Amino acid sequence: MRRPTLEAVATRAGVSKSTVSRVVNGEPTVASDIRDLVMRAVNELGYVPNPAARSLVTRRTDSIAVIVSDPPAGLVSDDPMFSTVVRAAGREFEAAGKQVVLMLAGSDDARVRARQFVAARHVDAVMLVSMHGADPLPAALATTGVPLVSHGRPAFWGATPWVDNDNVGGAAQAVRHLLERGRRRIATISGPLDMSAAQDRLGAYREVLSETGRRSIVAIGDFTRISGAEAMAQLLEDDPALDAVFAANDLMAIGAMRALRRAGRRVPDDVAVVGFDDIEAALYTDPPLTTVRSPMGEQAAASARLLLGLLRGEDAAPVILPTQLVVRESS
Amino acid sequence: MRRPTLEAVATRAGVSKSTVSRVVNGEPTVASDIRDLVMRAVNELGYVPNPAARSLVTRRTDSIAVIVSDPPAGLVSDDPMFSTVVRAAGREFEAAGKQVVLMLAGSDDARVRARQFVAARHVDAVMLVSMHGADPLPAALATTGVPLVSHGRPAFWGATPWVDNDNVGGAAQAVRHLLERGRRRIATISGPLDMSAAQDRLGAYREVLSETGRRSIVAIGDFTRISGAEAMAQLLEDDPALDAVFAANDLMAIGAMRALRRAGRRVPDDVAVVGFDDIEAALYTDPPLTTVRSPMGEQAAASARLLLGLLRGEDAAPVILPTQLVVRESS
DNA sequence: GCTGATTCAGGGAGCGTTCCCACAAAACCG
DNA sequence: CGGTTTTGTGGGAACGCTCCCTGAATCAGC
Repeated sequence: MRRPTLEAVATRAGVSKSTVSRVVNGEPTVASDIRDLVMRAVNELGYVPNPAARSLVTRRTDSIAVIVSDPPAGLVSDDPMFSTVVRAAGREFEAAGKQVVLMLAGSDDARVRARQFVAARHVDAVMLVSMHGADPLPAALATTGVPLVSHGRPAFWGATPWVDNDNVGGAAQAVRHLLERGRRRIATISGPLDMSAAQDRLGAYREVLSETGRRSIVAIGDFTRISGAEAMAQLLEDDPALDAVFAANDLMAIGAMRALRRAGRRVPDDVAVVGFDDIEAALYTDPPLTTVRSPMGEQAAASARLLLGLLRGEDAAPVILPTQLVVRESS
Repeated sequence: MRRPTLEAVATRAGVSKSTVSRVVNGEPTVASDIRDLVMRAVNELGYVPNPAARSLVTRRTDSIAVIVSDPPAGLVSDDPMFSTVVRAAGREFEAAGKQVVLMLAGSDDARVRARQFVAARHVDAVMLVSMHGADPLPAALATTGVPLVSHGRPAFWGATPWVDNDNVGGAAQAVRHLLERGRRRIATISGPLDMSAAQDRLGAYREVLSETGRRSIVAIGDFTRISGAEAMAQLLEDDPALDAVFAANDLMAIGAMRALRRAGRRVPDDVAVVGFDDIEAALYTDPPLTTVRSPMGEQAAASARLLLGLLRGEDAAPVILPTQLVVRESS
């Protein structure tokens, strides 16, 4: 009960393997009557090419690894991101006829396996998502010689191209907006400082404040909702008179709003809140969250396209996508 | 600059290909000194087996397709689910040494490609996620003879095993809870009726109400937040005196709470709200949402394990996981 | 010491493709 | 109309691995 092979189709159609191969691969150098003959045989037998055999000789697999640094457990900080990014990239790859192999590089063990997997040329290319600064994976993958792009600028990128959104510009916009609204004691909740997005957003916050001679008030979170609430509580303790907070992502902003309410502060009357990312949930908070829209889906799609270009032999330079302030009622 | 092959390792170690193959595959019938010799050669050359060549002869690929019915665009209803489910299943598969190939079966085109892909035996097995009732994919995949499980009970499942949570029991619990709280006019916001989860939840709602001689008040949503708000507005128009609503998932419940607030109703004073799923966001609504916890991650992990069992030749029966009412402040 | 069983390494066929090369037939050209 | 190019088809050698089979060496038993 073996599946039909090229040979079987050839016999059935009364032609050679070579001809069938040409037809199946859509080569134009086949007479149209023979092509029809072959196509009929293909359909009658239900022939489907064996990808293993094909990739053995072509050295292509037509599949691409999407490696997501997945925290061991519990930590679901980038949930909205995971879905948006994986879907957007997946759509782009599928449209190009590439299969998506998803790898969750959570544990060290998984990281080793991922590297092995890529080294074995099980995939033609790799898209890296949300690596922390200390992550050795980008460097390890670079040595395999497999085309590689990063969704988000990695801490050390060498020759790896990446696509990121304008974290610096977006954060600066957010802080300036708070200043324009007349806020004077503006705190920030930063993301983990081993991630470049967190660094950039914090840096821009500091930059804008120091330009205007104001003092930074900083707490560090880890991009989760809970950490946002904890950081907010800390900030209130550090400076009870603060009148605004810029959270480095929306999840932390949502946590912060919750902590503010619990502390009896009104948003935005007592404390204005601005987030970053514009995830769907930002629309549904009370009050709706002012935030910086980072086009995560587009960023992922752009990363995917960059990688596909690389595979076609084009060369790739880093891309920075613009962000945009979305003013709602929390500020 | 070709990567080293078995042959190269064999030459280097001064043994035959067969022996190297045995060592690489961990067969015990190799003298330990020879094994060491081979291992040294493997490490020196950086040898990694070619998976295409291997799978050509073994007829295994050690990879598993996770096919998610991805709506063409915009519709991101199952966002929290996507992340949780894909991650949980992914972890399970990776722990078993299987690769995860993610396919988004959004368009018809993508569905055809998915079927082709599976028919080509590019994967050893398939896990299906969140298919709508009318979806022809489960049936199409069943004909390929590839082991298959469904995360969630499909509309027509034939011999396909599945894992689901106890939608009927959970919904009944939710409605009884509202009755116990003294609510008398209990409406529901159902999910799309081509999904079995929506059917079950609606059915249980009707069942419990009719047992107690009460009338059903139904609006249909599509499991998105927006549709929940719209359905709620509709319900308020239909029956302004309603005092409770059971939404078939949390996203719609969140939308409903928003619509209620906009209509000037207090939750839970005027209208009690209960959701379903217990996504993370349910904790952060105002007031926090009473809901039915459905263990989505566990369900996905169970589906994955069921599939892995199938691959080991065990047989698989459908599994139903218990749900649990989580009472918070919205009811 | 001889036979028969056991252990372990090597040889080589085959997995299902692609793609280079050879070659026949048709088309073109002066 | 002979020679040269073009067009279309077939033959068959890889690709890198697994696994069956053969056979040499070691061991056990009497």
